[in-house]
Amino acid sequence: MAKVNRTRYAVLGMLSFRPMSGYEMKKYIDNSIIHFWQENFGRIYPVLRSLEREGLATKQVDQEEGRPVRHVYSITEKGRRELARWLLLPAERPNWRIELLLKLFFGSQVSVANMIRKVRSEKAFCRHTLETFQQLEDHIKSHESGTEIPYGLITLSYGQHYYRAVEAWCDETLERLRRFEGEGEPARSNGFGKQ
Amino acid sequence: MAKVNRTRYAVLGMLSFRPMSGYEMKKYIDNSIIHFWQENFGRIYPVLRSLEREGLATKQVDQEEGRPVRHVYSITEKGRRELARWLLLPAERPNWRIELLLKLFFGSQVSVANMIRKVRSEKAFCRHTLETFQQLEDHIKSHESGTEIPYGLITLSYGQHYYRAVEAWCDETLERLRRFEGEGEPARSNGFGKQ
DNA sequence: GCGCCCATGTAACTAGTTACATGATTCA
DNA sequence: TGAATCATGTAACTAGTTACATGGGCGC
Repeated sequence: MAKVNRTRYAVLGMLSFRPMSGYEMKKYIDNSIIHFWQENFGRIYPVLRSLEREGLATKQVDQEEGRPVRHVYSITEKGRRELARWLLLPAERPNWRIELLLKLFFGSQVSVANMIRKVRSEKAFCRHTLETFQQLEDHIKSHESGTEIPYGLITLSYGQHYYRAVEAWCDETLERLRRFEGEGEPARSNGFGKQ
Repeated sequence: MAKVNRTRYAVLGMLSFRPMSGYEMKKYIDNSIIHFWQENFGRIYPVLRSLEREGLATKQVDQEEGRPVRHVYSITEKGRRELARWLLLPAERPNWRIELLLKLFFGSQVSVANMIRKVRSEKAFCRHTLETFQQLEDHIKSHESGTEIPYGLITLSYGQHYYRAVEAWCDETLERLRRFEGEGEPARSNGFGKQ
């Protein structure tokens, strides 16, 4: 199965909302979808160029008095069709690589206190993230019209469900680990038998 | 910040349980941590070699009558120290790239029926995954001794919390989307104002 | 004879990150 | 004067995936 360049579609999607420059787009992304999608300049700029080359976007150079030159890109009809085509394809599921869980899985190699510390730190991160989500929610709600489909709230809600679940898991895990607190000697089994 | 080669530690961690070959390790991984960590042969074999070169593992060639040759690797004391050193470092948080959410975020470019289909499919996937998790849970519980720290159950529980949360989010989202069912004309706003 | 499982590996590729280079303006 | 922000870009790198190559044994 041919791998698709997803940055391409992330960028195209952003342009479907309104024309913007690469720099603006990075900020837009960091304020909206950052909790499930990241992009960096090293990819945004080359992708914008290639979209232009392929006729999926057009570029206007915007020189304002005493400001750096901005390259503002707009999506074309062809670009919109290409975006829609991709949207209809089934979404590929990500391959998770969750380092915290990998470390926990091998946790018996070190003392339980170390693992407790990691889970506590994860819980703090969840709490912090949920707070910023609350602000994002307020922001979106103050901007939405009520007649549109609230896709921004929908994707945000995923994050809220996710971090609430991780927080609950942290509590459960801390409870479990505390029963073994103080045990010094690392064991070497894990509940999985011969594979 | 220097990037660490995480496959290296995944492999080292697996060897910390018992000596095994690359082929066995792949199966072990696919039966235990696959829901949060994947590895493929293209990385396992080269890493095993480099671990041996660096003295973190040793290799024995195992030739059984009428069977293919197996290269069985064992972790060394140096390897165990290197694993422990890594375990104590803070876990790096993954950069999520969840394509389903990216497509939903741009959902207003196509009809709502398409997005409903995607969310339904996600829900089915959650249900299916939770069922296989149940089997895994039974398997682990039948193998664990009760005196060890249940790290296998702990990492599994993360997955269970996660997929239950996503399932709930699917229900909530379907509810939301159904209110807009039948609306044909794609809109072009998303609840995010000027950034 | 065919397909599947065992078993080890390499090569080619795509994706993604980070560091660097440049230079102007604004604000403390 | 120095830091932060605006703004665009490239080069070098690491990570990760997929396809391919090889070959024996086993069951249908």
